[in-house]
Amino acid sequence: MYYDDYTDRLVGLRKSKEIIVTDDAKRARQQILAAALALFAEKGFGKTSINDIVRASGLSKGGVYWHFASKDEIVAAIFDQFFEAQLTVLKVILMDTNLGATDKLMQLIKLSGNDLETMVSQFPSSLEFYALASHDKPLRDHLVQYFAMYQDYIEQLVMQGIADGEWKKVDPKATALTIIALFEGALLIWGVMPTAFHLSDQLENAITMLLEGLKQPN
Amino acid sequence: MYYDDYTDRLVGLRKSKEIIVTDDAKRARQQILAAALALFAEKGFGKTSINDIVRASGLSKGGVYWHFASKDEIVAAIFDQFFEAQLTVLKVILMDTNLGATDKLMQLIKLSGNDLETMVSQFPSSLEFYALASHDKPLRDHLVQYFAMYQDYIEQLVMQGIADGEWKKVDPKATALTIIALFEGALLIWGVMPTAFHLSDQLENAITMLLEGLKQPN
Amino acid sequence: MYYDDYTDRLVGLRKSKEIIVTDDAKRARQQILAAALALFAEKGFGKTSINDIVRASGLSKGGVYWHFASKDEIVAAIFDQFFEAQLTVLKVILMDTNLGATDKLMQLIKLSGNDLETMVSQFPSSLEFYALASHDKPLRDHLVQYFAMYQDYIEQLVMQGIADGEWKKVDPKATALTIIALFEGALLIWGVMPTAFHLSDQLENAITMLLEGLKQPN
Amino acid sequence: MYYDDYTDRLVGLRKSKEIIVTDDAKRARQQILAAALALFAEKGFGKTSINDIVRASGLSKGGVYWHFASKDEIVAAIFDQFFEAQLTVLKVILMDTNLGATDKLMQLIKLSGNDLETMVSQFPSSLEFYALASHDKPLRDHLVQYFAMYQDYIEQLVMQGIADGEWKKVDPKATALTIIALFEGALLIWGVMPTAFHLSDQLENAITMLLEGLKQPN
DNA sequence: GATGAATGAGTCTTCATTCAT
DNA sequence: GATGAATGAAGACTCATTCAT
Repeated sequence: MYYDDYTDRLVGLRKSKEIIVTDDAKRARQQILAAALALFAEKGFGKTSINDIVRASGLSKGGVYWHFASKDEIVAAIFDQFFEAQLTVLKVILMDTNLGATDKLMQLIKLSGNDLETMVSQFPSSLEFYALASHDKPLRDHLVQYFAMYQDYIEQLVMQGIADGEWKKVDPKATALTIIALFEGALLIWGVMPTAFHLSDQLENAITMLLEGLKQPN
Repeated sequence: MYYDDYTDRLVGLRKSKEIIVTDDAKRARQQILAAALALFAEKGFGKTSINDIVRASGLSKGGVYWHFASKDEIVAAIFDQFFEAQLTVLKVILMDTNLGATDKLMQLIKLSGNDLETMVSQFPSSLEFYALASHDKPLRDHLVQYFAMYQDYIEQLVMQGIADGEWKKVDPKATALTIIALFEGALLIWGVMPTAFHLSDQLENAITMLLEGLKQPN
Repeated sequence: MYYDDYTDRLVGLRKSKEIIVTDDAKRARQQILAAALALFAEKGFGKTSINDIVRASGLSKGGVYWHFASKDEIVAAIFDQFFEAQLTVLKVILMDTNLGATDKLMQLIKLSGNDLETMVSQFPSSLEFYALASHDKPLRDHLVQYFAMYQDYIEQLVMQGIADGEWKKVDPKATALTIIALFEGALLIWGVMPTAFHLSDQLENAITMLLEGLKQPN
Repeated sequence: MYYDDYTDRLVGLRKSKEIIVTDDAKRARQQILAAALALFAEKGFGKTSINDIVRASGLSKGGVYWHFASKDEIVAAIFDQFFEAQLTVLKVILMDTNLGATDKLMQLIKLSGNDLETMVSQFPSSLEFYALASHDKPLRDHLVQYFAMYQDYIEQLVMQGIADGEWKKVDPKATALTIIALFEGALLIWGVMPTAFHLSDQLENAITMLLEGLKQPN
């Protein structure tokens, strides 16, 4: 069963038996997740019922429950997908590019500014996930794992900046956290009041200041 | 409907008579809000039922509904209180102190680090509020107002820093946003993984870096 | 207490002690009943809450309960008033007039047609009372008493018609019922679809037909 | 919402697939309606809770709500059924019979007198429906439609009576209303005080009088 | 693999009534 | 006489989940 497969993958146990997942099944799963993602973004997790998802997915109630054992499992799947997608993007810019540290940072800003529409629609979901995670151990664990990898990537960026002589010899861990905080904080505020300022301009301004310093030279 | 009664009382329209909100009434309201705040922090808004609040408040169900027309109204009241309290703290430090801009910033950090326990318990609620606000116009409006005042305070801080010759001649608005983003982002990450780092140390590090700059001087 | 007085009056027991009902009290009672009557007519008995009545009466909740022991007692009082008023009207026309039977009938029609607006607004209440009475013994008893008196008046009218040689020697009881049925039935239909026909025209037509007969003379 | 599901099914829109309302579904619906009808007749609409209906229907709460979106929808369904049944009976006698107009009228009386027990039990419901309809536009519209068809049938009866030379050349519309008023009025009074007289005897007497006239020939 | 009818615990809310002041 | 805060049983409705087919 796909269900077992999925659980196993998460827990990282599956080893022994091959599971055959048909393309139809994958497609159905994806349909459900897509429907749920859109609904969560639109109405929030709490106000999206399984019935809503059923209706939007085009499947029947039993069908949805065939692919996912519970509503929580759908949420978990969505957020896996959500964060994995983000990590992939990060990875491409940070690891697969031959830019200097500063340029990579600037690249990240442009990227954040790029798919604004996608971000606008998805940001509430991530807020919701943070909120959920603060009350739910399994979700929190997922999130912590994700942040750890996020931090790891940025830490490597900082180390590259130092190694290249571009940046000062700062504490890579703490600096990574600072950079992440700046990005997440900007997103948070902008998520709440998207019309109050222009996201990528603000981010560029912020990162520039972080690089140059705010204090008067003397 | 009690709602009308209640609204009337609040708005003070109820015929010609003076509306006196007795101390008893205030105390009952406060009891309910305190109970709700604790429960929201513990289990989240979605998993806290009116019955939970009723039980914890010591009143009866009807009693709770005498003071609040709905669960949503309780949420709204709590978040008003929540943010107003934060603004008050900000104001004390930023406006009522004779410190330089940099010192004020540092003061804010210590403050953030101070009542850690209170913050730990309340932070999930603010996450939740952000999430809620992203799907609910009235709440979002409240939040936007709050952020506007927040930004205003910090903007004045920046202008003071510039006027005093302490800081470079940066754009006060954008810089205020950057500082807020740094604080909120740090809180956000720390709210999700409180054991991963020490909040006020990290904030101090971050602010220091913002002030000094990350780039190598030449 | 007025309450006892009222109960006693209904049950017809009060004899021994004089009860002093102040004018203020009477006025308050009347205010409450007027408010309730209007609300019942507008929204129906089931959807009118004591709170509605309290608000509309201008008194406090405790005040309303000072004058009436329960919502049911308010209903009972209103319907007493309602039917007593109707009986009074009937009595004036049927007993205190020097007209022939046929003319009296015609007079009744005109009367029905007169205060149309009052009737329009009150008719739903009497429908509701019929409905209520069919499930509630005490109310039904009141209603039966009222109908008995109604029937009595009309019976006397029929007997007058026969005695005067105006009408055939029919069974007065059955004929009274027939006349009442005609009136009540017309009101019922008209109450449901007030715009479909003109009430007093229709009643005149109906009574004329009842008098003349529908059959072809041979 | 189940409501949407249900509506979809009723309207037959649910994607492309044919909507088949199975016999099982019909049976369940009928069970619910039967249970509700009995309860409404016994205790009235206002005092019958959904829980009562659930209990009496043998289904679970969710089951009842699967078939009906709300209590109001159950009421509406019952009254549709109720009035449609009455119209069918009328139609059989008035249209599908080869009797003269007078005989058809007499037939109606006998019919009214026949299923007395059923009527006794159902009459309160129709009273309640009238009361409800006077405060509720959709219900009123249903009722008006029903009355229109009722009136139409009786009008045709009157026209037949006239065409056959049995009855005088009266206004068919007004006369139809008069006949209906007589029937409904008799039912109304009898519904309130069923023991006070014998319904079909009284109706026979009333119709006879309507046919013969009450006035002395000269 | 899929369907959709059915389940039942749980939700928020209402409201007639009481009672200390 | 009158107030209005408080009570708590009862109400309509929701919704994640199950299961026979």
